[in-house]
Amino acid sequence: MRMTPQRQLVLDAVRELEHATPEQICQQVQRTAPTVNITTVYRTLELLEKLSLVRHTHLGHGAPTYSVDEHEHVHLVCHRCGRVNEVPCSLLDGLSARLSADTGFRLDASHLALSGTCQVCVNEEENL
Amino acid sequence: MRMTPQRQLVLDAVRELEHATPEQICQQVQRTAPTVNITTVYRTLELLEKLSLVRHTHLGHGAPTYSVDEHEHVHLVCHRCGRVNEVPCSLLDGLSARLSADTGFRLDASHLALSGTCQVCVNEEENL
DNA sequence: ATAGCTGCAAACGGTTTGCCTCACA
DNA sequence: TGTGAGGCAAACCGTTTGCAGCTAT
Repeated sequence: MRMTPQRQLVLDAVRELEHATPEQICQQVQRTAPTVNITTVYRTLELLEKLSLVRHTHLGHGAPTYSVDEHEHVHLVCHRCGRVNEVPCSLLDGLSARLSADTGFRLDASHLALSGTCQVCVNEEENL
Repeated sequence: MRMTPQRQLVLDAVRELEHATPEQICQQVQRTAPTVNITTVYRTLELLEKLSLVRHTHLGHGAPTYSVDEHEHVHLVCHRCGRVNEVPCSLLDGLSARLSADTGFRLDASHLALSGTCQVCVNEEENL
């Protein structure tokens, strides 16, 4: 494996943007290297993921978002407004232990999105 | 709104199949009404969802899966083999309360997929 | 010389749109 | 007779593939 300029730029972009889609990452990379193709971005993300340098999360519909691997937290996705909040993974410790004991399922807390309604939307709904 | 034959068939298919993609639902419908178009399936699913008769869940990559609304449980998606296990929503009660208290986020337990590694895959990994 | 990385274009899967036709209140 | 439901084809977005050219060993 060679750390080519393109790959470095993709990794930098993931680091800077946090939760960015391949499309957004590509745009960011193209600000310094306009000829970089989105195909390269996809291939690089796949590679970086195999190397455990980045990870991706499906936040519901649309494209997945990529983050650097150290970026560990749980995503709370509001299905009403689309906002994404983050909370520490430790909130899942109890559930994780429970699942493991009951079903043997090993929860991956950082690669995770929980859906529901965020506080803002809950308030808005109550004011109707 | 009119409960047309097509719409009834789509609803029946969702009920029978559980966790089916629009594509699968379409195939099921076409077994009794071969001319029904996938466009109609999409439009009907959207409609049924607005009426809270069905709901959809994103189980990771690929197409979402649809279930009838009463079908309430948490999906455990194994990111190694793709298997989907189900556990009762009550397992999330603690987390739900915690999230609500800490952040005001109202968790929708039934519209939810948790990712991780299933017991089978955990065992396989340990036997390497 | 060779392996492997890149760009481009084309194919792909899943979904949405526009439009025209049809059925039904 | 007018509103809305369905079918079809085309557009669409996100992603993957095949291939040809280039680059660094």
